[in-house]
Amino acid sequence: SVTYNTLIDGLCKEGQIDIALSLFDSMKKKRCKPDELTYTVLINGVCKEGKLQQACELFNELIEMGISPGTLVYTALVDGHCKCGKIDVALGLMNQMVENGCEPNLYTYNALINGLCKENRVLEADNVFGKMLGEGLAPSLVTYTTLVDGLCRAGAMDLAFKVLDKMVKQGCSPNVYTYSALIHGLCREGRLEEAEMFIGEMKEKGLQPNRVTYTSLMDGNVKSGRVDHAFDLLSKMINEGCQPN
RNA sequence: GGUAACAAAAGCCAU
Repeated sequence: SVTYNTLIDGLCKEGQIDIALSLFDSMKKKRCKPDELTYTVLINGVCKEGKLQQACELFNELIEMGISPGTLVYTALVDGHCKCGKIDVALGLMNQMVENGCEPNLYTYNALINGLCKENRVLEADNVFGKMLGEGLAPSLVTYTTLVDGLCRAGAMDLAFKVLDKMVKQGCSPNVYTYSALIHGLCREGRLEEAEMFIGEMKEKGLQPNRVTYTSLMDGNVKSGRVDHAFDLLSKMINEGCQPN
């Protein structure tokens, strides 16, 4: 089964879903019983093609096989629905999994928070985040960065800063993506000096702002009529060995 | 034991 799962997963990740499915068929004809992982990687694969219907069929098949669905396969299904914008179905699946005695974990919550953020339902995302904390789950860098990015895009900078604050208090260090999201959000509101302060903070922490970080800040300056300063930033980034594109 | 589910940003152009 490990052998088959490995190959099926590889094919799915290459986008060769049809070949993966036929390998899955031959697996079933042999003595190798598909397990939860087999269904997880397949569901993951078909969801990436937008075939949610097929994902649900696979899930039903797993149940018919007498396998009890665990967090892994539920998370794949929740994430798949989120990525296709079917957040409300995903929320329903979450409830269903809890009813079946299966606890959502960090990955499940992250998938849901991401889905809500990408649909601009950031307040709900923040609520899910709160719920996750309430259950004693420790958010990860993925959780924080996803949420900060979503909040910044939605223009909810105040909330974004609250999350950032929690993040550092938990001893989780923001990365270049986290900072870039904040800088972008601040620039969009014309808060250029604050945005630039974060560049300084990044360097203090040994994080090198990259091309995206700088371009974002330069664009903010340009849009606020500070083209001169945008050029200052350009020299600065070049001096730091960061090539413009 | 070995396979496994979660985020990833800017600008420009086109639609």
